[in-house]
Amino acid sequence: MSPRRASALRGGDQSLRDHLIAAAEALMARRGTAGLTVRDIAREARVADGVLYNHFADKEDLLAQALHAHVSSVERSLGTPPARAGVGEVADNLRAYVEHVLRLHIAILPAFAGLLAQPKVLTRFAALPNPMAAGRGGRAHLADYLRAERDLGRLAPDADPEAAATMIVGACHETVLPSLLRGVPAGEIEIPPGFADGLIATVMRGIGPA
Amino acid sequence: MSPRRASALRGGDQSLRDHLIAAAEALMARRGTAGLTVRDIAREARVADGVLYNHFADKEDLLAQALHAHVSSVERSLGTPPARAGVGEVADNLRAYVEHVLRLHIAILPAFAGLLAQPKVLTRFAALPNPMAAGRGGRAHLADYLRAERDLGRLAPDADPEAAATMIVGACHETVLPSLLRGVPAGEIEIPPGFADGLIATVMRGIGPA
Amino acid sequence: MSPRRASALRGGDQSLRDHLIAAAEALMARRGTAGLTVRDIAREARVADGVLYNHFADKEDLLAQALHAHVSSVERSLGTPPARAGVGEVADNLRAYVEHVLRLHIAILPAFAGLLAQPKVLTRFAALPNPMAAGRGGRAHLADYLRAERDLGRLAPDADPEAAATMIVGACHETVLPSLLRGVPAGEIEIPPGFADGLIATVMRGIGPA
Amino acid sequence: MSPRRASALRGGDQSLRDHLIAAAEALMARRGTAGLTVRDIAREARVADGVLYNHFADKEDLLAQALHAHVSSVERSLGTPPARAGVGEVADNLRAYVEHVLRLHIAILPAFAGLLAQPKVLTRFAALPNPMAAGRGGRAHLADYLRAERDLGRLAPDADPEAAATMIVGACHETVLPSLLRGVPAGEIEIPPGFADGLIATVMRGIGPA
DNA sequence: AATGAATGAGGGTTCATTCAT
DNA sequence: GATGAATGAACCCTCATTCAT
Repeated sequence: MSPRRASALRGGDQSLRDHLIAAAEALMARRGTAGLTVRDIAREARVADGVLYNHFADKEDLLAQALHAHVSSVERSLGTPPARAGVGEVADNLRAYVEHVLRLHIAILPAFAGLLAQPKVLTRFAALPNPMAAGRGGRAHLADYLRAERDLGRLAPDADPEAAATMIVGACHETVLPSLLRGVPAGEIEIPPGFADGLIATVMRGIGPA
Repeated sequence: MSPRRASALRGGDQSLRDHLIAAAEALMARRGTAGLTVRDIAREARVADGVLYNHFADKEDLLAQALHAHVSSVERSLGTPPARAGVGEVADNLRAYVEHVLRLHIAILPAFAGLLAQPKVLTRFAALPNPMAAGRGGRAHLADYLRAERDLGRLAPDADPEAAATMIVGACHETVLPSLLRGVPAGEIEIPPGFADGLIATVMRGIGPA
Repeated sequence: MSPRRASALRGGDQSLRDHLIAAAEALMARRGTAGLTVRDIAREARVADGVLYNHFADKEDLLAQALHAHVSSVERSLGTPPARAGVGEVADNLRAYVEHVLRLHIAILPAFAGLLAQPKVLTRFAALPNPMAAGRGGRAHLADYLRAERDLGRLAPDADPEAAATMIVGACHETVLPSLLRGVPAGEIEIPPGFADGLIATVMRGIGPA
Repeated sequence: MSPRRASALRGGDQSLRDHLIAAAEALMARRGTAGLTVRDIAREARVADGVLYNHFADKEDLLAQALHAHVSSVERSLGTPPARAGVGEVADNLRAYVEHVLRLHIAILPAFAGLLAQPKVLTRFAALPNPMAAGRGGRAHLADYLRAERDLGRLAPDADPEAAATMIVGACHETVLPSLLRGVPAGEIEIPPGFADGLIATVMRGIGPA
């Protein structure tokens, strides 16, 4: 009565659709998105070439879903950044935030990178519900937090939350992007020691003369 | 009898090699690097399909050279950032710097973006002599400037030039990258008004409480 | 426990086999046979993709049956040509015959046309019991009628019934076929006004000098 | 200076374009047009798979050209029908005409038949210059001839040239089409003996009572 | 050295057929 | 028997690269 299941699914309770997304995501994480073929994905999923088209409109559709799944999974594994205004030290909160964003970028940017040459995938991804990070990288979220701290009097009254958030998130980008642009594989990106501390000290105190 | 020259070069004094690089560069600037074929390049250069292989190892080699030429040409057209330590106001110098880097990123990142899916090109590009900007985007240069100003006493004695440079350049990235990730065409990227001012105010004063 | 019936049949008393044939026939009549897939047929029949293979050897088998059903159904709807020798005027009988054959061809040829690229289907169709019209289009029947009228003295004693029948039926073909060969959709084929009259006048009187 | 020639062309002076058309035409004549793949054609031409697309927009374009070439070649090999009004006996002229059309149909219809399922090919074929026969099979030409003979007084003054031409050409169709519809291979179609004579006698004298 | 047609591996996609449920 | 997802061969087409001219 029920139709047959893919042999690759034997024993699991996953849908083949999810299985395919997972396979594509795994390839994305392992080898990047460059030169990924539908045959690669089918092989990774240990499944016939054609199945893909039973569950997705086309390759780009699958890739967009896989990207979405990848982002979601990374976000889930990192948890939400702690930022609760008024709780703990502002500097500590920011340090936690920076480390969160760094990990996020390291995990996510390489996957995006390979897709910049495929605008269709990006467009479809953007159309998916709640593609949270999507490069906005939580900048808005951070700005909100800073604004709240400022209103609590824990930051300078003339602090510019948008500018500060842009700088902080941008600095995190700046740590990942140059490696990507030099062709460094995703796994080998390193953060200079003391990066977060220098960043936070600078953003708190400024560099202008006393 | 000197060997024949490509008809497209008649009257010029450019080598065919440079001519090809220029053609690829023009295409890169005009349409991005996404779906660029060797035929496109040959056609743009008004030259036979095969010549390419008389002057370059392969397509990726040519693209790396073209990318290098593109970066150099943009840098040349923008001029070097004015940053001479001790001259003028620091804030004004930084503003000029920020606007320089913004223009640089807007001009250069789209070309890089399409090549993130082709690590070979990036690797070869990185191996080329002095691929200055390459995403390091003059961060080192800016850090040098800031260090000099600090040593002149025009910045706080405990200012962290590396961190500040990372934040400034990163903030510039942050203005271009999200658009690319959302598939916005290169020409339509916009800078929020007041961006540079907010940035510099924040980096100078910091956001910490007085 | 009797075996389960397809849900699409609930309440009907048709066998699933006949139901499938009917569905294929409907598609053939509506869209022609050109790009017909088994999925299309199953969907039209509101039935699972695979059932087909419980009742037919393969797709071609089903199509042959559907073609047969289509021909039979058209013949049934048109009724038998009136031709009863000795009754009414010969010319009137012929006119009725011509109009009959024309309608037959218009209804049937498009279905055949799409199948000319699938000899297997045609072969199986030819093997089915009494595929009456099949392009012979009742020529034999018409010849019989003419022969009978001749023997009754209502046609010239040296009239050639076979040749006349071939010409009449062929003229009807000639009215449909060129449109098909030019890619005109089945529904848009038109008969030139006065076609039947000119045809019959010519076949009765001949064109030779008196 | 000149680019390389296909190895399959060694020694000949044909263009590869013509070579491909000839190969497609040969396959069309030998196996019909059903299930013809681009690989089949390339193989028949002893040429790489991709060349086709250096000379034709796509497969359908090539098939349309091949069909056109086939028709032209058949017409050339048959010569033009003699039909000169006022010369020789009308009946003899008609007999020559009938035999011409018969040969034409036998040679051409099978090729068309397999393409009825590919309207695009037919449409492109129709757009080619002077697709003379194209199913119109010279009916208009014949009608012109008959009209001229009538005006010379060698046919009945009330003869209907259009109707007569339709009947004659249609009768020729009628001799080929049923075989095709029964799946008879192109080479095995036979003409009943005495076919042309019966046809012409009937069309000249008519079958009505004296 | 330049030409540009020829090459052919490999890409995304379709669809008749199978088979575990 | 019926289901309908899974299968995989085969299709059309692209394009980096080669090479006779």
